[in-house]
Amino acid sequence: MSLRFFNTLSRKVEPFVPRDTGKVAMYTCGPTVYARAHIGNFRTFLVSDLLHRYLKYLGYDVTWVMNLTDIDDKTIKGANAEGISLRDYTDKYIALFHEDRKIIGITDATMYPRATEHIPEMVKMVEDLVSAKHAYLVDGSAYFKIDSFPSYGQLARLNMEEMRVGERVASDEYEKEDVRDFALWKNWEEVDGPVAWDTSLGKGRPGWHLECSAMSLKYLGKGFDIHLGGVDLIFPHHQNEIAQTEGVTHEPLARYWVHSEHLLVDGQKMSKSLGNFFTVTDMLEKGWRPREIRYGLLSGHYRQRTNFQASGLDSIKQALARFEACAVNLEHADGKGGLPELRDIVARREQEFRDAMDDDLNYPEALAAVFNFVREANTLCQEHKIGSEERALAVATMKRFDSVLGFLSLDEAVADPEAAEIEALIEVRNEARKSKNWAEADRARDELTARGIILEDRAGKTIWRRK
RNA sequence: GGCGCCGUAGCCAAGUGGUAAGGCGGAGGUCUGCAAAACCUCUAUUCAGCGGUUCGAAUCCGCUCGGCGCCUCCA
Repeated sequence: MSLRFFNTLSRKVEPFVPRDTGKVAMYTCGPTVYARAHIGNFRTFLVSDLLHRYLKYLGYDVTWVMNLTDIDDKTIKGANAEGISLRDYTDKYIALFHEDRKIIGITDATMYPRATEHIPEMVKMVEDLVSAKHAYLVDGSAYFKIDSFPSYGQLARLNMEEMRVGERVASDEYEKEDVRDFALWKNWEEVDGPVAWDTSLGKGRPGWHLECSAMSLKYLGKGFDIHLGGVDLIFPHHQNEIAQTEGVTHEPLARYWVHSEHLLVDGQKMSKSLGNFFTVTDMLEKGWRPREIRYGLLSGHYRQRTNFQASGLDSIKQALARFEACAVNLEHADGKGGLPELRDIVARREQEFRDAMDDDLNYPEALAAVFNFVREANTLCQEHKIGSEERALAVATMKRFDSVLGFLSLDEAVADPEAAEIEALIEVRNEARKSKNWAEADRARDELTARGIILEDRAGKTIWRRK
């Protein structure tokens, strides 16, 4: 089987066939940079990261674009409240976004275009939409005319005729021909302060949806492969993107739409009032290590609401410790002759891994294959069948798995400030053990245990780790 | 009102027509000075409940109960 995933357009799992053989062009709706992104946002970006990593694993040449929304109501409000320029304000949050995403191992996208750097492209698109009679200008603002686009509502499976129209329509949009029409360009208002662009459309700023249409078209072209985002963006954001782009190109914006479900924290939607609203930094402060955050955020299938439990840390630590133990076991293995057996195991488990990922990115099942591989590799170590050749194969296999999983390589080998002290105590204990002075040996162990250090006596060597 | 999702062991979580993956936890065992880790065995006759379709259902259909999402700017 080959790669296939659930396409929101068809609501079916479809085989993935790229536009250009061997190449994939994908676009992810990135963060609005008015505040530090929370772990729910990152869960969505992590899904894109997982797909990006897996496509690379499969050998595709991937172009991944993630936009940065640096112009909208919230960024304007924030910048004006602080009395600094929109640029300075958003620069700050863009830096924090990159800092956080690197911590949890989200790979670099090919580019991170900013909305404010694509105003001419957006203006051009509005002009084209106006000439195509898909848009109209009123009082310095431009609106997309929904009636002009018959398939509007299709992505979200909304029947526009029966849609409730009412109290949620903002009062400042009374000039629209139809309340359902959406803004492409917004006329400057007092509250915008210094934030405005003087263009052929007048003084104002772009509507939210327009940037993604303009930038995805510019960098990925017509009918690119995969567009990703959170489920909440299906309507109206992605629907509007489709209307804007296709109104100009008359071709599908993207051929596959992949949407990730929301993250719940302790069974509930994240919200500041419930006190379950966390950023990556918050998690680090609560004692989570980067790899633990990544593992926790990816604990379920991407189309399933995933419950992130603050109390799940111990369970996650234990699971990750299995991988570490396997690495240590392989490192200290001193046997031989297991190559044929190991080759079978590698082939079988890697096939399972691929089959699972191919099947709509079934990450939990792929992870199960990796856990099974770990158990079998451990068994071979125990049976003294692992020598240098076998070790090389097993380690290379784990690295290949981790090129997709991405948590094993996170935060490894950070020098422990107390390492010298700890190792001195271990030396004391080992001296005592040599002379069979068990009381003294246990005293050293107890002291280390009290400091949160776990010892493991291996053949000829004692290794340690923090709990 | 419209569209749609979910309910699997103590916990997390796959599986969506062929007889319940994986992780954590728990019980017993091997190994070990003691441990730890690893490994082995066991830990859901059963998939919210009740009916139905089928040779066969956690998987399909209906109803009920219980959670939840979207319906104009929230990942």
